Amino acid sequence: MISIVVENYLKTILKTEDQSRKASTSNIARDLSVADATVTDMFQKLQKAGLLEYKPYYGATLTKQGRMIALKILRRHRLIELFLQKVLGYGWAEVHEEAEKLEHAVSELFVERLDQLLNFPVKDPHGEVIPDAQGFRATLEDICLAEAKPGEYTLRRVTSGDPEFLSYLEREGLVPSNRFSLVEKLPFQGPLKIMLKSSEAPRFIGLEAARKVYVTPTPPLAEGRRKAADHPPARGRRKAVGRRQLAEIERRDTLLSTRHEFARASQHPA
Amino acid sequence: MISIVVENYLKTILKTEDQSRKASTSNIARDLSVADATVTDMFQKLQKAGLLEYKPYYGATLTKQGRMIALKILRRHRLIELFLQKVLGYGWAEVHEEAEKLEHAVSELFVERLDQLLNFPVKDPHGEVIPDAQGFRATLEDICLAEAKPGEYTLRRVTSGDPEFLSYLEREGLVPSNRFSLVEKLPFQGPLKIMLKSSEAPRFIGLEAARKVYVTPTPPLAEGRRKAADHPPARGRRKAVGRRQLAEIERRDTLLSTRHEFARASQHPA
DNA sequence: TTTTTATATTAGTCTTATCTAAAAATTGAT
DNA sequence: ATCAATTTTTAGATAAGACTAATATAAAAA
Repeated sequence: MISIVVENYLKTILKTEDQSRKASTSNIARDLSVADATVTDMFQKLQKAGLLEYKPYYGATLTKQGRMIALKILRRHRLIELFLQKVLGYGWAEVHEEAEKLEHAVSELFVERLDQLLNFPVKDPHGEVIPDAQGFRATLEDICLAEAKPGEYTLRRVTSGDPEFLSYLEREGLVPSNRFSLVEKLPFQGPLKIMLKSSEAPRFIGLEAARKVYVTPTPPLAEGRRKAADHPPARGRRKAVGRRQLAEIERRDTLLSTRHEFARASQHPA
Repeated sequence: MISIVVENYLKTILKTEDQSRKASTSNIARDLSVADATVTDMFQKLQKAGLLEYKPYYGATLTKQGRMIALKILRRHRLIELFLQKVLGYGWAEVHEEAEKLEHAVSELFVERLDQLLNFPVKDPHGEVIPDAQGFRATLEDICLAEAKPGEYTLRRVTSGDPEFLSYLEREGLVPSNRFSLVEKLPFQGPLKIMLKSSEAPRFIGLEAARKVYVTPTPPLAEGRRKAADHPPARGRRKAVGRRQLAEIERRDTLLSTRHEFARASQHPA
């Protein structure tokens, strides 16, 4: 049986690989808030168990088996987060912590029932993709706000579970699906000046915060469609689109900004 | 922090007290499937922690503090069971196992949100009372089927989480709220002959099974109301009651068969 | 190439929860 | 009151995870 502790190691290694950081003992130790020696020990055990390959100074790589387990935890985590928000009315900032515990306690059946209840969702409340039951993940094509040029954007994803930070973003109106324009990036690692679609006052976001925020240009310049810039929407002229319609557009945009791809697990012979 | 293991000890002791069995090391060891020596050890630790009083050969008694914790777990367990059944569509027999794990993983907030979502329910899918957030419990006035005299009964509660057993009962139509008549008890510890309201064929239920089933006479002879036997319902004469109405009657009956009372915790100075 | 620095490992403890086997204590029966 | 049966406790181990302190190794810099 795989313990909660092992599940957390695997999950953390997967996340580290996703960020193309090295899954070294020291990195993982920092992420899990344990001593380096503890990770060395665990890496040796996990290698013996066939869940990862480990080369000192190079880092750990999940095996097919280890990756599958990690993806399952990730799926659980994200479905649970969405459930907490949609069904139990949790706030954006509250879902992560609770999911951290629940992800180790729920059965396969539970997860699949959640999936059904939530109507097979694609993303969690932070905009992260939910792996499917086979471990496949859609690939996001969003870009990091810290690297974006001035222009119009839709917020897609926030890579943090920290309640403080998330509450802050929420107060600033920076939640997934919200639109804003990036007016300019102030020099010398300065903050970003942004303008929400819904408000007049400009806001300033620190570079560190911007590193955790991912966006797509608005409207998305999807292949095979003419650039929307050539046909600016006749705003205020005809009747504004209804809520339902807006939701549908939003959904379509979201889907268009992703591309389905096999999870690495299936290409990675153990 | 209280570990999952400790939570399980406290819960098991509470259940044992409820059944007025002695919470001896050996009894608890059997219930938890651990060695006697393990329980001795744990009892000593829990006593030191102020969660129970323990006298060898006499048994353990929960302190106010220990009881409060146990009642919280019980509340979680039962709310989770109901949630699994009502919201995630789990079967009667499946809810217990999943709840056993989840009860140790959910936060206070989660539990209170469930309570709200389920509209502050009184009983779980097995007919067991759900303690309120303060640990108060309604007291059931049902009787054990194994001790019942021939007559008309409504099934109220089943004291088992065993999926096999519950599936069996379900197949026999013995689920909470169902009505049946106990025709006779066969001699020499023989089975009980019962007749479901909804079917012609008699069924035979072993005495062991009957010990886990609790019932109230149908219709309930609540104080301050005339016995319903004096006024047999004019069945088939006027229009049958609708579903909604039936549900309401059922609900009222259920409530009438209970009486609110302080949980022992509040009378028990540590 | 040698030194410095960063990273990783080993060795020895600790805690929690468990076990088995043997010893001790209590209850109940004769 | 004494013995047998039951119940409980002690003692000594084990396994999982984690720690600290000391050591070793690889990478980077001089």
